[in-house]
Order: sequence, then structure tokens, then C-alpha cells
Amino acid sequence: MLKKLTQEQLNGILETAISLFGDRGVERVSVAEIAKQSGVSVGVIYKYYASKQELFEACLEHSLQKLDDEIEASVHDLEVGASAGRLLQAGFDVCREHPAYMRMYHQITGFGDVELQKKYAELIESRSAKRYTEIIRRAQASGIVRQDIDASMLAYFMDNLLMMMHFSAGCPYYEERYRVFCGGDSILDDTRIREAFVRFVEGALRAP
Amino acid sequence: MLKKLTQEQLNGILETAISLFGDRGVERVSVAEIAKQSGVSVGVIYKYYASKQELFEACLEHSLQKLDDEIEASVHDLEVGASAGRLLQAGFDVCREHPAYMRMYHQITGFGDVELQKKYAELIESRSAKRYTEIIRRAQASGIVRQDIDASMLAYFMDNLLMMMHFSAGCPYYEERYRVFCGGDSILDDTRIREAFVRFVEGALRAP
Amino acid sequence: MLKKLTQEQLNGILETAISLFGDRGVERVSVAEIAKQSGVSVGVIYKYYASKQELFEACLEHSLQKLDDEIEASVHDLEVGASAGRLLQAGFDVCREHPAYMRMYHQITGFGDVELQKKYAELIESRSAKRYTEIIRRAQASGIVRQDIDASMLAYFMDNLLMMMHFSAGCPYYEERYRVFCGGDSILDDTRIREAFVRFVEGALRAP
Amino acid sequence: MLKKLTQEQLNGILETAISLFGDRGVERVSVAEIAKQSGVSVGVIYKYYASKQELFEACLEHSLQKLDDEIEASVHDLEVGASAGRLLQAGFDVCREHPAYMRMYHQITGFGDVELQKKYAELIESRSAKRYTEIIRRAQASGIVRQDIDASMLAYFMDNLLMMMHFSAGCPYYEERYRVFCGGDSILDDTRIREAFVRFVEGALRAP
DNA sequence: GATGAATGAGAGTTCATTCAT
DNA sequence: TATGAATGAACTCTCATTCAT
Repeated sequence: MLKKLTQEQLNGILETAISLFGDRGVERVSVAEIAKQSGVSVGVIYKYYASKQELFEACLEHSLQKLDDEIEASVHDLEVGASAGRLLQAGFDVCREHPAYMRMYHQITGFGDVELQKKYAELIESRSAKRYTEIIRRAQASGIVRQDIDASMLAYFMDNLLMMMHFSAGCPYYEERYRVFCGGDSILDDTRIREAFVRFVEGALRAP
Repeated sequence: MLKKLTQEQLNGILETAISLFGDRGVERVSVAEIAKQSGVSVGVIYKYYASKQELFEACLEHSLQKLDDEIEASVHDLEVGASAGRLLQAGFDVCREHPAYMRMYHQITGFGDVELQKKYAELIESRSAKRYTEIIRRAQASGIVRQDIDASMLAYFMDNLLMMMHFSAGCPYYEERYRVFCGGDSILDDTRIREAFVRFVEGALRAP
Repeated sequence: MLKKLTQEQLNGILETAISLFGDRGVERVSVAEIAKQSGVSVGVIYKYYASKQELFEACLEHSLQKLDDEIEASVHDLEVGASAGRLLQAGFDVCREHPAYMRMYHQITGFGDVELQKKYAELIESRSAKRYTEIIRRAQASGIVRQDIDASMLAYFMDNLLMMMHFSAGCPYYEERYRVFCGGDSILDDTRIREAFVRFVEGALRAP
Repeated sequence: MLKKLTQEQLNGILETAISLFGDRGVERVSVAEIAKQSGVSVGVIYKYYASKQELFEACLEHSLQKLDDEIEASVHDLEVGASAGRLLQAGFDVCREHPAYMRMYHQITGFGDVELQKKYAELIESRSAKRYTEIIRRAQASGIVRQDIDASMLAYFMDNLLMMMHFSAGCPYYEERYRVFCGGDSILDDTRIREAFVRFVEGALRAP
């Protein structure tokens, strides 16, 4: 096939790569495998991405963008309990459609290259930090949320809780971990856990 | 030199490997480097470990054992708030001495081999799950902890919170993430975060 | 753009290729680079030249033709000393305008493919051999040049001397070599060397 | 074979590489081919040479050293004509045993990398320049050699002549070129050319 | 039993060549 | 007819593993 790559094929490379990278990590996936599985030649991948590393980062950014889009759409009001529930659900929705996006996010946390880890931590987390801290701050101002803990710390704890829930919905280790703690179902199909999560968060945030 | 490796040398291999694997991941550390840095030959490593993979798993188990020893020593009573504080501190202590142990723990979550992930999730997490669930259950029985959420779920949320705090004390991505949310210091040197953590947990666990 | 390549474009390809090949050798110049730098597509180069190798040979022949034209114009009379000076100058003139032509000539001497080397040696050198031997022979007949050495050998020595001077005017290794032997200036800007050369040749050719 | 490489094998790699590089140039010889032909693995070549380039340079230096050793042994007295004959012969001798050494020398003159060319030009030629210029200078002082041409220029012309003769004894293009000028035999087996060369040089050097 | 040099499969990457447009 | 994206063989180099010493 010497036709120009269609947009579909281009997407195919990305999705294939995300799927493989997400499953096994950068180091254990070869460019040849990505090429074969997405039905293109090795060479053409290097036309679009200067190196395997660059392809990997493109996959990362694609995934993070998708993740962020979903999250963004789910933050509306000051009712932090409800907000938490919606944010939880938003991540779950992505994981149901594209668990690999979540796995890509998780990949960053275990990179071999520490500088890259820091770069992406800064990039990704500062957005969430700002977003959540702001919500909490306003909720504190209106008296809905406890004021004896700094907004940024509350945001941090909140995001920690959410992050773990989301990893549990897409990353094998955490999926298994969830099962070990809470029993048989996938976290995605367990309605009890969501309610419990919202209650837990509300308890943690309300004034003592 | 036809002497058998001393216990010290054997430990040296393990510690060196843990340090290197923890920093850069299995794939980016060569057996030759481990051998050189621990002052033994490549060959002898293969006498004790059948493959690089097996050495890595030995490192994993060594690290997890150490981690678990510390944690074990910190769980005594039913006062869950205080317990949480002590558990938090126990992890911080290990991280100060041997951040690589914590990093090794984190490595498992991003393994290339999913089956291995599951094996270790089962191995490691079922112990924590049992431990924490039991504590919570007793605390519920004595009315200290809310009863409207299942003990196993409370344990799960609790452990999620702890896990993230500990990763933030030893794993670069999470260290940076903590800084992004809460500002300059390392989590290890920040006393405010511990108090806040205990308060947050107490709020989350007390009856509504 | 469905127009046939203009003669100008065709020449552009050749000149670009000669310049690049002359600088870096066949192996270190890609067809894509030639195409880009001469403002045509890769495909069209393959319309005019069946392979990179063939393009290279075309460059070779173009260069050799140009070189030969200059030399041809400089051989008139029997006064061998003066002739030598004029031939020297002719090569210098080309080198000043198109050092790449000289470099292409030098390229042949280091080809990977020995058969091709021989083919071109035959092609190029038999012309010079004939030309110079003839001049010398006539000069011997008229007693200007020594008769105790065979005309073809004298021609050979003469051409050796000229060849080295010309390479020193266009090929980096020999340029540097000249500087090492004779000091700072480029051979092209050194008038002393020309006089010396003519004297040296005259000494070598006159009867003992 | 897992035995340590013998000195013989080590030499074998070098000689094989010199032979292949000399014939076809760096770019057209693969490390795999060198390994196969010298009966070792690819890996072991990289144990001894950090890169293909480095192996090539080692080959270069080995060849140049051998060449220089022979030349060195042939320069004794002030009788420049005889000296020239001996130097000529020295090169011929090497070419008979190891034509590849001479071809390696010639390789440098056509390198892709100009900086390397210059480095080696400096390295190699400054030695010859010094050597020959000194001989000539002394011969001028004692009146044997003409004084109307600078010693360094005479040395340069002399070395030019020698270089071409030597290339004609080992490098295919120049071998062929010699045949075109002077007829059938190899320059190595032609006794007339040596006499002629000595006479030519004597004529060129004697006072006018 | 310990050594560490040798092995060679397999990785990332390039680029001469093709051919649908 | 000219284009230039796609192809894939072939390259350089790495490193887990072996085994003669």
C-alpha cells in the first residue's frame, strides 16, 4: 500500500501504540510490533515520529488530553460530595471505553527517566491541583467544607483518593488490589463503592 | 577466588539491584552494571538467580518484606486516627532510610507482565486488606467508626490514602505531584501534612 | 506540476549532487537530500537516473568532462616547461570555480566497486596518457627533453605531479597536506609554488 | 567458542577489517561481515572497539604505523637519488605483502568526514614533511641539491611523486592508471620504472 | 565455586526505491 | 509527467545469558 496514510491509519498507530505501551511499558514494546499490529511499515512511523520516545510521548499526551477532557466536563458546582461522585464517574467512563488511556497515565509514574516524570507531573498535576484547590477554597468560604485543613491539602487528599479509584478501574495491579480488598466485581460494575466513596469523602470534608 | 559468596556480598547484590531497579526500572538496568557496582562477577549472579527477572523478583520480595516489617510494628490498637498517623509515619521512616524499597513496591504496579502484577497484588494486598479490615471492623463494633460503610471499603479507602502518601515520600512522580499540590517541602519534612492527614482520616471515619 | 523538467532543473540536480557527493562521498548523501536541495521530487530523479549509482556516475562524467575541457584548452605547444605551467594553472582555475569537479575525480580513486574504478581509469587516463606521451615524444624528437627515459614514463611522472597539485587545490586531505609541507596559504593563492613547480619539472625533463 | 580471544584472533579482526575496508571503504562494509569473516561474534568486536568508526580508525592507525615503520627504516643518507630509490622500494615491499595497508592510507584521502581527514593529514604528513625537508635541506647545504627551490617545496614534490608511485602499487585505480600510461606489467614487477624514477628525481633535484 | 569474555538474537533507525495520485 | 509518502531490508549497537578457565 503506497497510499498516503489515512487519518484512520494514523489514529490506528496511536491507538495500537497506546494499547501496547499501556499494557507492557515502552521498553517491552518494539516499534516493529506496533507497525505490524497497526498494518503499516516501520518506516512510516518514523515519518510521523522522530523516535520511539517521541511516539511514546505523543501517546502519553493523547491519553492525557482525553482524560482531561472528560474530567473537565465533570466539574461544575460547589457541592463537593456530588462533585467527587461525578469526577469518579467521569474517570470510570473513560476506563470503560479506553482503559489504555488510564494505563498510559499510570506509565508516567513509573518511567525510567526521572526528568520526564517531573516534567509530566508538573504538566498534569498542576492543572488538577489548581482546579480542585479552587473548588475546595470556595466551598470553605461558603462554609460547606471544613476550614481547619488547608484547601491545597484537602485537594491533595481528594485527588489521591480519586486517582487510586481510577487506577483501580484501568490498571491491572490496582484492579486486582481492589478485588482483594472489596471482593469479586470489577470496580466499574460495583455501584456500592461509588456511594461509599461519596459518603467517605463527605465525612472527610465536613466540619468536625 | 574460589570462596563462596559471603552473606554480606549476597546482600550487597540485592541492595545494589534494588537501588538501581528502583531508580530506573528493570529494563534500564543491566546485569553487568549490578555486578560491577556490587563488586561481584556477572556469572555469580546467575548462580544465585536463574535470570534477571528472578533477581528482580527477589529484590521485590526483599523490599516488600522490609516494608511489611515496619508496617506490622506500627499497628497496635483500635484508635484508628492514631493508627493512621503511626502507619503514615512508619512508611515515612522507611522512605527516609530506604526510598528504594518503596520504589520497588511501586515498580510492581507498572510491570510489563500482568500475571506477575496479579500474583503480587494478591500476595501483598491481601495481608494489608485483612489487617486493616480487621481493625476497622473492631472499631465499628466498638462504635468508634461509622457503620454505614462496609469495613472492607473503609479499609480500602484508608489504604489508598496511605499508599499515595507513601509513594509521595519515595517515588519521584508522586514527590513532584505532592509539591505541585502542597508547595515546596518534601512530604517527609512537612509536619503539617501529617496532622492534616490524621484529621482528614478521622473525619472520614467518624459516624456522620 | 506536470511539466517536464527544464534543462536548468536537470543541471541543477547534477550540480547539487556533484557538490554533495564531492563533499561527503556517495554513501553519505541521500537521494532525498539531493532532491530537496535541487528543488525537485525524489521520484523525478529516478525518472532520469535508474539508480543512485547511475546518478553518481552521471555526476562523475559531467565533472570529468568539464575537467577535460579545461585541460584540453591548455595544451598547445612543445615547450614542456611552459606547458606544465599552463596545465597546472588550468586545473587551478577549475578548482577555484568548481572544486567539486576535482573532488568528484578524486572520488573515483576510492570507489567501493573496483570494476568501476578500472573502467574509469581506462576512460580518463588513457586520454591524458596519450596526450602527454605524444607531447613528450615530440619534445624528445626535437631534443628539448631527455631521451634516456621512455616518453610514456615521463608522461606518467609528469601527470603524477600535476594530479597531486590539482588534488591539493580541491580535495581537503591534500589541501591540508600541502599546508603541512609548505606552510600557511592555500595552494591556489601561492604564486611561489607555481614557479617552483615549473622549475622542478624543467629540471626533471631536460637532458642530464 | 567462549574462550578469550587470542592475540591471533584479535589480529585477525584487524587484518580482516583492514582488508575489507581497504577494498570497499568504511561505508560498504558491515560489522557483521567483518565478524563473520574473522570468525568471531559481532558483540566481541564492540568489546574491543567502541564503535565501527573506532574500529576503522584503529585499522587506519595500524596500517599507517606499518607503513611508517618501513619508510623509517629506509631513510639513511644524503644521497637523495639513492634515497628516493630506497623509499620507493620500501613502499613497494609493503604493497607486495600488505596492499591493504596502502589502501587504508588512501582511504583517508576520501573520507566523508573532512575534520577526520584534516586530523590525519596533520598526523601523517607532518612526519614525512619534516623528514624529507630535513634531508633535502642538508643536501642543499652540501651542494648536492639545487638551492633555487625551497627545501619544503622540493620535499613536497618528491613526496607527491613517491605517493603516486605507492598508490599505483596498491590501489586499484592507480594500478590501472599506471598500466594505461606505461603498459602491461604491475608497477611492482617493473624494474624499468624504478630506474626511470630515480633518474627523473635526480634530474629534478640537481642544480640547473 | 567464581569469573568475565564471548555470544548472537533482537532492538531502534535509515534510506534507496516504488507507485498511487 | 511529477510527486513524495510508504515500504522494508539492512544497518549499527546492546545486553541477557553461557561456559571455558
